[in-house]
Amino acid sequence: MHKRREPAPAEQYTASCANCVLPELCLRAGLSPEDVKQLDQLVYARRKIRRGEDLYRAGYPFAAIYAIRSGFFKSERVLKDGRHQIMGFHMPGEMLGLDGIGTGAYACNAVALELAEVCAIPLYRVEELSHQVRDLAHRLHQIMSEEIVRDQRVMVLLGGRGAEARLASFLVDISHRFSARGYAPADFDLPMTREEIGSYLGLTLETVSRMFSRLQAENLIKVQQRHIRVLDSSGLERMLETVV
Amino acid sequence: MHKRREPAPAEQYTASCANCVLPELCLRAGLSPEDVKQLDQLVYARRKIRRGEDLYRAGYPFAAIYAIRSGFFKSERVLKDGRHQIMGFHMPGEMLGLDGIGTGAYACNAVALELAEVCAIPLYRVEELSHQVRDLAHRLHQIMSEEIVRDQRVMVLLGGRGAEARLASFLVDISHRFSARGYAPADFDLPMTREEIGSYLGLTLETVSRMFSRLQAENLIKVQQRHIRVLDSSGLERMLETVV
DNA sequence: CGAACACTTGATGGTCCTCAAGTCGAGTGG
DNA sequence: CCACTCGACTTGAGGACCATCAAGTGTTCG
Repeated sequence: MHKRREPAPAEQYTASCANCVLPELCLRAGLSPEDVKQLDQLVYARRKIRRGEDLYRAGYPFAAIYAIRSGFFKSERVLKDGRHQIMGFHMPGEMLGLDGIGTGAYACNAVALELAEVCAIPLYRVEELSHQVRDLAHRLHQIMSEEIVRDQRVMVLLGGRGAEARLASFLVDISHRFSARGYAPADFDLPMTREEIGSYLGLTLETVSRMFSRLQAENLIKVQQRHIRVLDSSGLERMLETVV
Repeated sequence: MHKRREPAPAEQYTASCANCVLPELCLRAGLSPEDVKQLDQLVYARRKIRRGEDLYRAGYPFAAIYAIRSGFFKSERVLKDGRHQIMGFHMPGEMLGLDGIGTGAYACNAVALELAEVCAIPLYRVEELSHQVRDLAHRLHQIMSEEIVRDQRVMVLLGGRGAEARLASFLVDISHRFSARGYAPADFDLPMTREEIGSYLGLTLETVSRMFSRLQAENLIKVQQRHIRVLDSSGLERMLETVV
């Protein structure tokens, strides 16, 4: 049975990857139990971020990658005219900061959408530990590759699809990722505003709102402000069959 | 002085990374000369791909990453309805196949736009050689991170900008990448069709054509079919100041 | 209770897609 | 050498979709 997601989980954590409450995600996935024990060497620090605060900002020198222990993040680019555009929403178990490795400076702001906690992992430690833990290097490559594929999927959405399909795709994506984390996939609260969703999907907040209403009128979802109930998940997924 | 780009270079290559004709790109960039000598161990095979043929297809099991020695590629996703959407264009010195690491299967088709040649590099060899060549792992991480940042830049374009700015951004990007490879940045032939540009930019081929005409009318470029002359590069770049 | 904020809904207009009719250039065969 | 063809490209007309502007509702929290 799925539990409803708690917005700001007050879990007491054990400072160890082996005992991490998260399911098989993060750097740990696919590693042997002995290897997992070594992972604790990686974590330089754990850090709490309050709602609205940032973990890092675009242009800050790259210092570490971060594994999200709890809470949602958004990553947003700052355009030259001062506006922001959201590049992604990030859940517990996912990594932040990969965009900073190439240039040595982060490309995005990473902002907590609710009280959150992260594990800071200096990249050089991962690269060093990779000498001992054979599968670790590969696991990091997988994570980065998945990020590339995820971004490409967004590019497909933004490039070709109408507003309704974009929102449907967004909801299906959120639902799947909740599901993978043991949360209810069909009954959840969105941690972001309509404006943020619109920024992510290349739409205005008004259009997002209208599309929520339309999906509701089609009996695919039930909307009450930020609370979403998915009534017909296969119907939703049918909306994005042309999207892969 | 810049040389004009030859569409299908008939270079004789020395089968060695140390003697590679490409400038500081690919896995080599930033490595010491001794380390570069070791890179040859990585290259499993060199392969020629003719125009229109594919290096790999979406769904093929992940076998290797590829460094482009010569020729242009496009990478395209196949949508469920059979249409294709182009995720990127790729030049000599860039890597292909990074999207296959995460899932173990390539996510795109990689198709040569002209006669091309690649170096096939099994990922496990990179991961093994990383134990001896300290900086190699980091260099791969940089490359993957740069790919993420590049994709994000496209997302910004697709999400927020009008057709004219998208095309201007495309041209500036191509121009910069030519420049980095020693080719003329303001006088070149595009190796792709209007339709392919449109697929990449989220536009129809008609709109791409219209925007070429408009940029020409504004005296920013000169268009003759696929041959482009950049008349006012700073004017072009001014069009995307709101884009970062 | 009022203020601030997030959200919804309506009216209007601009941008880009669609459909359609050309033009241009390269390659082929008579 | 010229006609023919085919694919790539250009240009025009009309319409769909979404952005913009605007007004109003709902919720939260001091």
